[in-house]
Amino acid sequence: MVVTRFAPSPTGYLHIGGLRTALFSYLWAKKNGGKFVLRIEDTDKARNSQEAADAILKAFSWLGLDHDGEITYQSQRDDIYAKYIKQLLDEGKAYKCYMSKEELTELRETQMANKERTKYNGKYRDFDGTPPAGVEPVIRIKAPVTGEILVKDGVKGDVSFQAEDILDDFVIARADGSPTYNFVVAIDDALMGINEVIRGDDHLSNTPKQIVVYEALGFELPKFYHVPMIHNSQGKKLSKRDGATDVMAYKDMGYTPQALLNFLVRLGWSHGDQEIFSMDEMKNLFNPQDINKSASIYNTEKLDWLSSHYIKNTKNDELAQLLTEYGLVLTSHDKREILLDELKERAKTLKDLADLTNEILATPHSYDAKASKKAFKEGFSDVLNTFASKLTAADSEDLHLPVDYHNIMETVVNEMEIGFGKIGQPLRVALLGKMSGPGLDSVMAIIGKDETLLRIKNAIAANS
RNA sequence: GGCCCCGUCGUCUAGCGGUUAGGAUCCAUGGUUUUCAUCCAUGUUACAGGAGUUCAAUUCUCCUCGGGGUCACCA
Repeated sequence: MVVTRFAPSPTGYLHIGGLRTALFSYLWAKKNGGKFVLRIEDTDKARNSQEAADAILKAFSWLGLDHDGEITYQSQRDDIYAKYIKQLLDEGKAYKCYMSKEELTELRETQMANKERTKYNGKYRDFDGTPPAGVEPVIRIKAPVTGEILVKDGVKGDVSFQAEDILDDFVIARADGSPTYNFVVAIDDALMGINEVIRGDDHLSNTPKQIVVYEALGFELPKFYHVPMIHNSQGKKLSKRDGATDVMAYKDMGYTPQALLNFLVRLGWSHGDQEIFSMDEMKNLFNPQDINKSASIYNTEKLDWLSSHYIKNTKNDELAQLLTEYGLVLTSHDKREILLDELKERAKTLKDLADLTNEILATPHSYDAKASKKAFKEGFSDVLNTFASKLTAADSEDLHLPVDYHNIMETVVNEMEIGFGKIGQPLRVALLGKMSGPGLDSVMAIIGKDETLLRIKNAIAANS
């Protein structure tokens, strides 16, 4: 069974890049009928917080990416890590190192001065003398000194490292006894049964160290997939400083999970020419083998397109439901259908849709200067008055649909022998305060006879 | 700097030795629309460079250049 994981450290909100690797892991597990588990890497007490962990979980819940089983918290596994540290010590695969921080710094400085690679010199690797007093030792693992470490990566192919280039006896437990990252990751992944690790390729160079741990402990290696980074417009790794990288900010901006997920799944992954993927399609078609090797630049143009696509293709009932999150409660059924049919074609986001709706519903209290100059020309009030009187005369029972209002407009046009623009322009500005906007017949059907009459009256009064 | 990864339109990408190098987005133009948006149509734009291998390289190899990542008692 395929078991994948997402393992964030709770130092802040869920990041767009993290979400993408999480999505990939989730999809790959689902595609294989496997499990997608969550592990919170909260060992850095100074930087971690419960709020951050909650924020991450909240984002997952908004997106509908549900994890399997209980969430693992690294902070609760100290005894497990201690056990393996002891095991390695007992087996002679790790040792206590009494080098002080000062001595280590000094070592590094001379190495740098000599233009050598900075690495631990193995001073205590085979030490059996009397340890220096007053130094709490760290635990170092005995890493291979020579030879090849091969990472068989599902995205990058075989990546070969030479031990002498990159390895030294790295620290697995600090002086205070706490274990370090590369050590616990390997243990957790192994113990949690993770057999397919999908993560950012910034971890590729950590992988040899983790392999050292796997091998020292006799664990079976998982399959690795290192996903290329998402870059900002400057071509650098996308970071929190780049703005709008908080996943929940996309909810506030009015994007749906569907649009965001569809957008992210296509960043670094593709399936032929297909652009639109339902969640089911993603689950059926995703394969980490098809992930690109190169980094991609974060650019939300396509997200906007996807978002408007999904809004246009979402049923009104569902849209109305979604809209309540943006403070818009649409009750009257027939008006709601007309309104949503009319406006969903022109909204990029749910927030747009809410704004557009509020705009139509509000009586204009001013008129765009350019628009009124163009629309409220000589004789405009005659046209509007004629329209208003016919509207007044009409039975409210006969005024429900856009076409009902359209017919009256047409009557006016025919009787007065004018072009459609002669009534359309002033009416538009009277109703909406500006030159652009949705179809007038729809607007009138939505706001109703009385409000239409009121807006016409206001416009004439203000512009005569 | 060492090590590692990457390099097709502005952007997301297809391509897996022979293609007029395809799609999407963006942009522009035209059509539809009383307006705007939608929608439809059309168009501009790409294989980083250089050597090889081959009858044939975007595709395979090497070099150069460019970009990125990583080098902790952070994760």
